[in-house]
Amino acid sequence: MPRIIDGLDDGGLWPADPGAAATVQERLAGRVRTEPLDLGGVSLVAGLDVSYAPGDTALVAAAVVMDPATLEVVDSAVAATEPRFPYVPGLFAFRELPSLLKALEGLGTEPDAYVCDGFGLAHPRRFGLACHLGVLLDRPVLGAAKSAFVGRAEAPGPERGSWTPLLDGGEVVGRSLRTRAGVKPVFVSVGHRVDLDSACELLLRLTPRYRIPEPIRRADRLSRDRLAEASAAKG
DNA sequence: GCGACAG
DNA sequence: ATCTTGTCGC
Repeated sequence: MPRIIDGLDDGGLWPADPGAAATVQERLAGRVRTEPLDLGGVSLVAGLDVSYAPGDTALVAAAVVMDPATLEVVDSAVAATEPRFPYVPGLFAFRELPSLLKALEGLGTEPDAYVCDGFGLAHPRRFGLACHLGVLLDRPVLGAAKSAFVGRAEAPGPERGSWTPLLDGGEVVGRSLRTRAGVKPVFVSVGHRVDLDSACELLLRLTPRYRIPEPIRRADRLSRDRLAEASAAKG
């Protein structure tokens, strides 16, 4: 259901080489908007993730749509493809976005916001996966990463909900957020049409029990299961 | 030059 | 990301 907005064509997702990919990011970075998101208007949230087969021989991208109030799954879709871009730190979107967009095409619903497994503005060119997806769809997107990439953050307080700024070159590019007491924090950053306060508030709503936000956990499980089924079918 | 480096 | 057993703890 969601689609790339008019004027962006293929979203610059098929660069000839890493140098061209970085140029695409620099060109599109100016389109990112940071603004408050009215959580009252968010009734459908999509979580995205990708699983890979050993040797990069196959991948499955998954999108799981949930009601943030009940955390009930209302829709989901997958896309089984092959990697067409290597994993290069800083160019993550060129590896995952084509397949994720294909999965989104299979949804029967229109999510109000998206949660990516990775970074947004906390990126060398301030244009991580969450920004790229947000700009292509022109929808609210936030990034939630499990480990650091750029910048540094002090350890947040031990209780759920406490956070510290993620700083890169004196610039606030995200937050280190404790989603659960006693576990390692998650790194939150703005992708598009959301600000850090809204992003953290939404993320905490989506993370009632485990460290990882529920939509991403579900997408991770779905993509992993589908990948296993596919490889089992082949032998 | 060397190490670090989202998934 | 993926390869991998048992094990400590709620």
